[in-house]
Amino acid sequence: MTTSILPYDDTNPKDIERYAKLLIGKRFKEIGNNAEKRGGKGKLGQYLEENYFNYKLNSDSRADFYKAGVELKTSPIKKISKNRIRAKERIVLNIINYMEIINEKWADSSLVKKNYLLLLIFYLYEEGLGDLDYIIKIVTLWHYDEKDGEIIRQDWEKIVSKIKNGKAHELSEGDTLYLGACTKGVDKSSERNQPFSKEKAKQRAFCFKQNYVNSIIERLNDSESAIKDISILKKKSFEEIILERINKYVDESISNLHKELNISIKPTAKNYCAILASKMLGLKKNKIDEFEKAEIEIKSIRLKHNGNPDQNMSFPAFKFKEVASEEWEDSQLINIVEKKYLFMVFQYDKDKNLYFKGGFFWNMPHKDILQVKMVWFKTKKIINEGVKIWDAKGKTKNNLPKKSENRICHVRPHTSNKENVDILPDGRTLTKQCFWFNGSYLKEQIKESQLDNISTK
DNA sequence: GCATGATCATGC
DNA sequence: GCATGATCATGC
Repeated sequence: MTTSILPYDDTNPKDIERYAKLLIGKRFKEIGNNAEKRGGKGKLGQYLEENYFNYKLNSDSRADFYKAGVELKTSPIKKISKNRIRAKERIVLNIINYMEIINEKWADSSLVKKNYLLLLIFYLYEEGLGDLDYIIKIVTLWHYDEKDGEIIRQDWEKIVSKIKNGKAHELSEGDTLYLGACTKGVDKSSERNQPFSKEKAKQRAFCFKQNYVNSIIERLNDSESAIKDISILKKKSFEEIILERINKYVDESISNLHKELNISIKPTAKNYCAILASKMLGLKKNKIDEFEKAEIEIKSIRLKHNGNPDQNMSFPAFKFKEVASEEWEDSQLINIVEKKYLFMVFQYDKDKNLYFKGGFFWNMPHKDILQVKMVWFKTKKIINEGVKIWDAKGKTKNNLPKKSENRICHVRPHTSNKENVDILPDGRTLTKQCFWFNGSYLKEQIKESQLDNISTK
């Protein structure tokens, strides 16, 4: 018996989930402190149990976290395009014991007992990587809803009645809808006796079929379509429809909007703007399906009461070595400037109250992209020739392109603190940097948009 | 009041 | 514990 105290409450499903969610974004090999790192097919769940959850393995009929009734399932997903993922495999539940299952009732069956509440951990499968290099992407507690539960129950009954009819050897995954009986173990030795026939039957396990797993993943995805009725798309463009709905809220204070739209999230949250837009569109979920597909990014611009942007606009930090060696056509920056945006504009009044001033779709004009390319090229040249770095009054100065050098964009630090550095090609380090859109450039773009209610006083 | 270096807050 | 959207702080 181990006496060590677990870093989570193993009697409480929510706390197990909380602890498990800390895994998101990590590779298996970065998890735990066990010197002996081993993976292997089908072993990643075990790996987490030993290295992260610190409980003893069991293959008995109890759930993994039996005190909380939670069963751990670790399963791969794969990318099928930039923003779409799919299940790579079915999720295998418990082995079907042909001899015993015929005496079970659904409600207290071994299937329900062990798999009532699952802790699903999905990792991203990537070809060419070792098992321990995969990154964990989705962690959630999950239980089938009532309707699915009925179909799963019917599937279970179907499988059991086939066994009762002496046809365990004829079981097939195609017999059922969501819950399948998949083969488990490949060789002859895995064949088993069945109660009502002399015929040996392949060992099988209950599983959630791959497409059912897909539907689980889809439902975890919190995006919702903004346009439910296709017919309006025949009269107006997608952008017009969206703006019409959003711009109903122009000139409302954000405190009013919060009340009206029932928003409790803090304006400092990263996804604040996206949630605000979703709510304005009347959606229940937090992401807009069409925006995801079209890779439209929502960004906020806050204006001071004189109409000037409060800040420049930041983008993800770049890696010096990447900029140094990449070509413009496949650079990170070209993806930023060729993307479509929905800019949500806010303005402070003189009493520092924030008002919504409207949204507009935007993508960078071609002539401006050419200018950005020049800034990128200069950045690349400086990095390759060796960035000049010096200290002035405790601040780290450098000679990367400054705001004053270009109308559109510049390079500036972007990280949590200045110790957070990236390696330059010559081996020195410098605070992580990113490309920024100049506030003055954003002001120009707002001027050219349809927004005509911005105070300039 | 802007330019620029630095940092916060939150999510994953 | 870092990435990232957003914001702060200071000197000129």
